[in-house]
Amino acid sequence: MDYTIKQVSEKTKLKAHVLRYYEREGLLPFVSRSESGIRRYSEDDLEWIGLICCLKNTGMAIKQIKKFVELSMQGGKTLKQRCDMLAEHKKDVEAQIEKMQKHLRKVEHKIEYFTEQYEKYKIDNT
Amino acid sequence: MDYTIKQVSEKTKLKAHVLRYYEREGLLPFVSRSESGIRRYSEDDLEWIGLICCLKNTGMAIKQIKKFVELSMQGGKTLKQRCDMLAEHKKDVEAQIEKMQKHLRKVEHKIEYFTEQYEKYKIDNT
DNA sequence: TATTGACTTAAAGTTAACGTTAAGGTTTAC
DNA sequence: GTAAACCTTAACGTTAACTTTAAGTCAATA
Repeated sequence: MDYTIKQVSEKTKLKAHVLRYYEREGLLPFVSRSESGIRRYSEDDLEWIGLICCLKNTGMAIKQIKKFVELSMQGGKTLKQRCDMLAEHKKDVEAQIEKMQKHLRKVEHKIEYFTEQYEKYKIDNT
Repeated sequence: MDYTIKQVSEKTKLKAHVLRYYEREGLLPFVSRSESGIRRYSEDDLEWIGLICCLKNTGMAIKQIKKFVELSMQGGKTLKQRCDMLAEHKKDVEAQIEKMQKHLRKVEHKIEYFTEQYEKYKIDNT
């Protein structure tokens, strides 16, 4: 049960040209082809794409993801290295979330302040 | 007590050329100049830059920030509009954080899985 | 059989947000 | 008073991550 690029595009919300671009960039070296050269994505490939999207959406650069994929292709001997990479990334994501939350509080304060000001403004202008 | 571009650069961690770039893009229309045309940043300006960085670091595009600044320059009559803009942005930031947290859990699961695999691998290869 | 539509590659274009360079004016420290 | 350390504008360059275009192959459908 393989999928065409279009089906994968629909499942992953990644445009077909983006899937090809990722492949060119070395993010999807495992995707196989039919006799006529057409891409055939397996269930496993979809799992992989899921992880790649997760890493990308948390700010990992494509080059870094490529490194991770390359390590994975080398089998068990790189498990420790991959673990370390993900642990590093985890820290990074946690830091991002904290920063975001801090910024969020600032935005919330501003909203409160502007709301107050707006109430005053309405009274002064009636 | 005004600041030079360099001092502001140090305080805000924004390079001087970035401050000039932001000004060109309409993010800092309030910054005044000395007689000889040198930028003089007030304490208030620093406050403003703080908010701008907050919005930028939470993913608001420079064009959007410019809109917000322009509204602010028009005074009290735009308070409601600004409130609405920030409320929209707040939602956006909250969504970003949630997404990040979801992705973080996936990364954590992968780390757990790889750690297990690594333990097995070590046993098989001794 | 012809045309529609999905697939292919290579390569050039786009966008946001800077970053760098050139060419020159001004202020401050010794 | 002069050299270093600032400042200015204008314009071109860079990077990441796509996006589009051009030119063509292949398979199924009317």
